[in-house]
Amino acid sequence: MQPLESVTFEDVAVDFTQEEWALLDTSQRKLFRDVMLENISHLVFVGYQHCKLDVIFQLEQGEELWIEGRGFFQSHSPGRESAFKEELLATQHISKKDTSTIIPMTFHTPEDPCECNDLGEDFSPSSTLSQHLLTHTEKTPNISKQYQKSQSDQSYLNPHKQIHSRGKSCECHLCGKAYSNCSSLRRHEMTHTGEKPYECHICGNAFIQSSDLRKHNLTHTGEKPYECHLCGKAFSQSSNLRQHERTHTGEQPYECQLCGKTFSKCSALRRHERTHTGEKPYECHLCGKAFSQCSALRRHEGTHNGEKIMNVFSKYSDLR
DNA sequence: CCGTTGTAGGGAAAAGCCCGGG
DNA sequence: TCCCGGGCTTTTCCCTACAACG
Repeated sequence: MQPLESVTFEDVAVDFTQEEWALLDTSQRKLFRDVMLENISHLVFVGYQHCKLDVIFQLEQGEELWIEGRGFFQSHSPGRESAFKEELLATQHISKKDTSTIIPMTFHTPEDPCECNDLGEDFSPSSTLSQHLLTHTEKTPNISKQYQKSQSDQSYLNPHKQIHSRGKSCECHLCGKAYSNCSSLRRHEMTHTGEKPYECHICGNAFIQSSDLRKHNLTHTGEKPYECHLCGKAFSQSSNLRQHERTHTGEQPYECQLCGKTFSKCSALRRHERTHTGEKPYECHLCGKAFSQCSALRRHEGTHNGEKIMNVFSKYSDLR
């Protein structure tokens, strides 16, 4: 895996003009502040000790960041601005050269792929990275208190945290992950080599672990061993049952960092987050209109089908 | 009122990966 | 050391309901 070159602060700092800032709505301004604060918090984490600058204070207080006719980072006095940038860049410099004492960290925007330089692992949503960062910082993840309570053993942190823990004898030479025994390492190495020794004789799908093949086999047999004791619905995997059970308990462990709205499943949160980012990945190939949800696109495409049908009708009516 | 769109709730299926215990 | 079962996490696709809007 290629080590990620540290980006400069300018790469991630969005510097709006006052006019551009005026075009942003409240949620977009809040998003900007949150992203900047998060990026700066990463700086703090990697050893940047002089963080309580006016900029951060302004961000935290939600103050307007502009002086007439100048952008955010230019709105501070020249000396302060350059000192701010120098300190930021110095931090990046430290992170580049002193990897033994400080975990190097690059800074991410929400839309960019996120990568932890410690392992070179990728994290698609920034929230996932945030959670990953907790493996370094021991901070509490961004999930509801209710969920924290229910997960008091913090098992959701264990897998990755243990990756970084010391005293593991078997380390993957490709990604650096460490395991307490070498058979676990060998199994992990298959994720790099693509080796999948357990093959389904029905469909040919192959898996690294025998238990995964067994799990897969249930899709052929239709067997659903996990039953909801409340409504009797059955599921092929225990995790799918747990997901379902949240519809009974009302548990919503996934919380939007921007508006605080909570969701019962991760994918619902990500779908919701697109309402903040404005991301619309689903585009109609006929008219180019974009949608944030796949189903909305399909529904929209149906309106084109209606047009087509109407066109056919009008064509035949023209022939009469 | 109707058609369209934005958004969210939830179901279903599946896969990847890890851990602990036997 | 290996196998196994269980668990956690994530992804993708789908259907549907409801509200807002023109």
